[in-house]
Amino acid sequence: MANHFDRPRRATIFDVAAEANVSRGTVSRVLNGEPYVSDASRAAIEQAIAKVGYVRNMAARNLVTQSTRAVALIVHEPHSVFLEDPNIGAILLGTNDRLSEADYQLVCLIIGSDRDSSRIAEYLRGGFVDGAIIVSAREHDPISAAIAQIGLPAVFVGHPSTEPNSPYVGIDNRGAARQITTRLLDTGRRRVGMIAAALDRDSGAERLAGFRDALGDTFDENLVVDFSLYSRGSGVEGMKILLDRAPDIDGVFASSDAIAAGAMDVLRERGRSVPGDVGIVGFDDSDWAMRCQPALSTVRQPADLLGREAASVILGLVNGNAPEHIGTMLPTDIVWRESA
Amino acid sequence: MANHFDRPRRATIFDVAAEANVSRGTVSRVLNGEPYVSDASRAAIEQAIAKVGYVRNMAARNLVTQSTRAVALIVHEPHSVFLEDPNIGAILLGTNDRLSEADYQLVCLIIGSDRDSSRIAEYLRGGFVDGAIIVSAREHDPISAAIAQIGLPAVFVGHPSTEPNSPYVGIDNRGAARQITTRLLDTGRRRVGMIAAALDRDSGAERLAGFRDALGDTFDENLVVDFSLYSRGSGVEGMKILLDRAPDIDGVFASSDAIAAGAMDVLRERGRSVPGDVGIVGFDDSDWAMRCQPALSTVRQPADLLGREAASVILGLVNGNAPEHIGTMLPTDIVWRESA
DNA sequence: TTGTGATCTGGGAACGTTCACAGAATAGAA
DNA sequence: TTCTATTCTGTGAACGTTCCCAGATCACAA
Repeated sequence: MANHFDRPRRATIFDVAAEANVSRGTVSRVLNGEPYVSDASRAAIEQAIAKVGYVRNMAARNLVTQSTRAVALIVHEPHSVFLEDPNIGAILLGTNDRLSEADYQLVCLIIGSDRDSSRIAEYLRGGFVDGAIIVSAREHDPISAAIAQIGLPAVFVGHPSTEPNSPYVGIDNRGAARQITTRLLDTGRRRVGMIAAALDRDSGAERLAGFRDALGDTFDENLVVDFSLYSRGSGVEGMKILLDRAPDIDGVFASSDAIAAGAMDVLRERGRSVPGDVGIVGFDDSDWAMRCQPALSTVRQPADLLGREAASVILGLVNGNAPEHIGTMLPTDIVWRESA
Repeated sequence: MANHFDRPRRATIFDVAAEANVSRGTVSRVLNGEPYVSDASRAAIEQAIAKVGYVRNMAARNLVTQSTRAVALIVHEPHSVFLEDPNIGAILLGTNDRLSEADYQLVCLIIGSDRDSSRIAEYLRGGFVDGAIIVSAREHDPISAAIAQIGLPAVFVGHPSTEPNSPYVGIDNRGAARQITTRLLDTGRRRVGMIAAALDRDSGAERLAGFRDALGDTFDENLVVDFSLYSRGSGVEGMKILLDRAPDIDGVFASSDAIAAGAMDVLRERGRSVPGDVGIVGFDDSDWAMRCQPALSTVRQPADLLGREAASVILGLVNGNAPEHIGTMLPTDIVWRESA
């Protein structure tokens, strides 16, 4: 509470005006780079600003301009995933880059608990940001509702089925999953299972759908296990279950590289060779893929581009340009390495 | 630019007051949970708030209260490190938890390029946050200067030598490095080298100092290599150089677990067994440590607690309580596994 | 009844900007 | 010299709150 006494009063536009012997209007014009300011005034004001150590009070500015030049990136993940997920960091950096180019500030907000949820909704309501990018939204996410309520421009990374009308950027999870599974079949695998995860998210659900597409009639529900997290642990558990259920399994589509890594560890432990006995493919093309032995065949997801693209869309929205199309799908690549 | 037309005018405190037939003063009292409001008024106001869909305008509130209930976490790392560093995520989550408990919002700002630097300084100046936590500051960081200039309460995670008077939380890098190196010696290693990194940061420099402390007279400059990043790549390069310089090397202190992992890969490739031929220890106790084969002996760094503690300090500062001591050192543990 | 303290309410002032408007100064042409 | 267009400057109003003071109402004891 000693704050008021400790910290000196900040200089205001009035102090600058007084120091430079002009009016606050002229100072404001200089501050905003407007024309119609005499060279003499401009010089005097710049000097005065330096002298009194003036810095703009953004709260006051925001109040009248109703804008902040800041955009929120909302990450909704439990702690464990946040640390492990290889895509989040890349999305974040991609977004930051793009916003930076436009001289917008990225503000990253993390929802770890329900408690955070309401505080963040409050923050968004408060007008601290002009728009929001939502990463890894769940179906029926409370934040999505809050954003809709206040009419904040927003874009999703991914395409939650509960937000069919919101702009989004994403990849074709279903198509990519179908492709990589198909090539697993094409290379002769006959008993192919899947370790699925995060079925409450569009990415998880669609990867499963793609897998199903590829298998068609030969799809066997028994060869699918699902977990909540895209983690190595899920892979370990999942592979054990699959081996129990189908000892003759010869192909596995893991919903993420981390899952694949866990699965491969189990296979090695059980004396099955990869890709000899079992072919295995992942998703993400993250660190994990290269560190697996053998290196993992996987789907390359352009996470940084997702971030950039999301940033571009939100910049458009913030400036009042409706996006041409509600969704943008970025292409994925399939990377064949040794594991299948 | 169409914004003004698209979005409906937000309801203000006046709209609520009119709807509830009271004055804005009373509405404000309800909003801030103050006493001395009749039950009737309170009920009417709450109903009115719901009816007109009122949400507080924080810019206006901040303008008069001069506070935001938000704290910035500033991460200054090049992209590659941000993605790889195991500690940053944990610090971030620890901070978020603690701030959340105090009902403060964490705002995470990333400096990836110089361009970001000045924009973030601008953001901090703008009064968007009440305080800042600086992670991984370099010596002579421009952000530190900006913060000092505006007198924003700030705390460092780590203790850059250029900021001797700023509050900080950290670990005893030097002591921990000395300890783990000593035990390497105690277990019979005679030719011990170090793969150092990030010597422009306090953590990197101090780990090297601790290593030196442990070796005393036997310290051999030739057995130290240093890189800019705490990355696996540094470990790979470093180990190759060390093996060239001293084929009889039998112990390595790697400045981070990732470095150790890289080093171990090189040793395996060159047919040296760990810990048989060469003992190796790391620092961090991150994911890498357990995924190495054999599992890595390392220093456990309580990254999440660092975050929590930093948050506690900043909360104190923001509320005007000078910290009892300028620095807080959190204890580290040494974890002995198989690699040494 | 009147007085008194507690409870409740309204409204002026302030926070630090931007914006729009009106008016002053200046330069050049008539 | 006078007029006109351009450049420059000052100022009132507004943005949406909180804070504080003054006054109204109420309950209850004297």
